[in-house]
Amino acid sequence: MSVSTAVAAKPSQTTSQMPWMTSAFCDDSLSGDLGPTGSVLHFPPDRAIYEEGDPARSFYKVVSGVVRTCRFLSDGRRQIDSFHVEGDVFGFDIGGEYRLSAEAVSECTVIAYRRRGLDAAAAVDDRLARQFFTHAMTCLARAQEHSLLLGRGTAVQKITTFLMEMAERGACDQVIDLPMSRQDIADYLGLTIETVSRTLSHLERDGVIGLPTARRVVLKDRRVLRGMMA
Amino acid sequence: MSVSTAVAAKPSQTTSQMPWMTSAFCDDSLSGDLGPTGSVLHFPPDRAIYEEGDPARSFYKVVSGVVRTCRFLSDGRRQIDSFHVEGDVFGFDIGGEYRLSAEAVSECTVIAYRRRGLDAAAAVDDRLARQFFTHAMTCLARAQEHSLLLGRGTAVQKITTFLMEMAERGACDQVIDLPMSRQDIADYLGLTIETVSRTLSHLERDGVIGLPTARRVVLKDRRVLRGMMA
DNA sequence: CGTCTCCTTGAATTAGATCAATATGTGTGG
DNA sequence: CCACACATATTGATCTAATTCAAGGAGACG
Repeated sequence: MSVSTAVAAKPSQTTSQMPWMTSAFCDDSLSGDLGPTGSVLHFPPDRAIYEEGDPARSFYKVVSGVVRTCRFLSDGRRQIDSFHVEGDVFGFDIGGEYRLSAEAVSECTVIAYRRRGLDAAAAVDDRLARQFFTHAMTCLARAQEHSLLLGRGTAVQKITTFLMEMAERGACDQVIDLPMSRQDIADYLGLTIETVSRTLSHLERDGVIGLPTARRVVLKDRRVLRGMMA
Repeated sequence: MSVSTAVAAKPSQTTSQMPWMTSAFCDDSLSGDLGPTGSVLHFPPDRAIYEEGDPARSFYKVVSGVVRTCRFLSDGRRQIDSFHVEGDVFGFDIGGEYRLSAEAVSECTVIAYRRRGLDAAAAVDDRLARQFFTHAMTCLARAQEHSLLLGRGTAVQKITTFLMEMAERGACDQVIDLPMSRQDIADYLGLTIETVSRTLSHLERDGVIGLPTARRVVLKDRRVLRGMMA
């Protein structure tokens, strides 16, 4: 199995630590299966990659930076479905159009793979179809986990769970450098920006975390933190 | 394509009205693909069909009645992921064990299909693999929709959206006979039983719905109701 | 050094939860 | 048919977690 340098997964990130990075997408086999390597695109922070309702002509893999996928309520309020980091695939909708919007959280680079129809691609390669299936099931598992948190979690449970999620993705176990704003976190957890800020301050006062800067979180007591999750 | 009488979809339910009943599972092709028709099982209300963590040896199709799939928080609180009605497939987890519990909401009959490993079955039949994929993507779309509601919806938005969902499933457009209790609705929407009851009463006082009995809802003004959704 | 954006903190408000009581069935046995 | 127990649902009275409203801080950047 060849791995191109451009889209290789970070070696430090193991599959076991990152359940959303399943075998299907840890290599660049899709680029081989779907034709030549897709086009490399670059986006500045907050730039839309695609919007809900757009014709779904491509799907994407994050090379660097972070992408958010989200939906909007009629009153303009936002629900972030998930954050996508290096190696993650997004925009993988069936049907003619995207059901969520995708936006760059930070400066980021992605590869766009044209999909003339995933059905057609999957039809000629059943191994590919199985990879798609595995990917979909993994996303589903995460979405169900998220629903439990949104429906029944308190602010503290939401924040601690979020921090532990982010810690699993990061290079270091202790220090998390958050790529997203408080507003992003709020919209991911179904909270307000003030509640996010207050809850983080509260956890810091309790000595469970440290906040050297707004975007940097130090997990001081993972055991206590885990006990607060759910 | 043959359709057995035992598991045929209700003719009145169209695919467009029921996006979770996609082509993949509206017929009994799975039974043919996975061996003889699975065993027919019967469950009384509130009986567990399987529990979170059990080895996932089968998946199921609802023949009659309603099934709920749910998870529990450590404090015992419950989040219902979805309700499954006639024709719906559930228990379709990859990995060794179920990630959610399944319980009978009402008296219900299901067919259990043994799965020695869906991967293996899908490997020998790519059409089957594509059906699995489509099913997974449909579940995912619904889960994401539900997240938006749980994360950002008010009690009124949650209840009205729920009622419209149920109306789409039912035989009649105007009258809904709810198969589930107030507690089930509360756990599906991330509310308490009291808030569910109060919100329904409130909608009745406003003349938007009628409540001839606790379990029967009459949609009096679908236009207003739709405007309240989100 | 000012301006801008993002973040934090405080005070007041409120939507929904919790606590507590009453009502509405619903089935059972007399 | 009624009386009773038991489930489930409604309604009312409080309470509280989180939101909203309103100031300030803290960096970043020209």
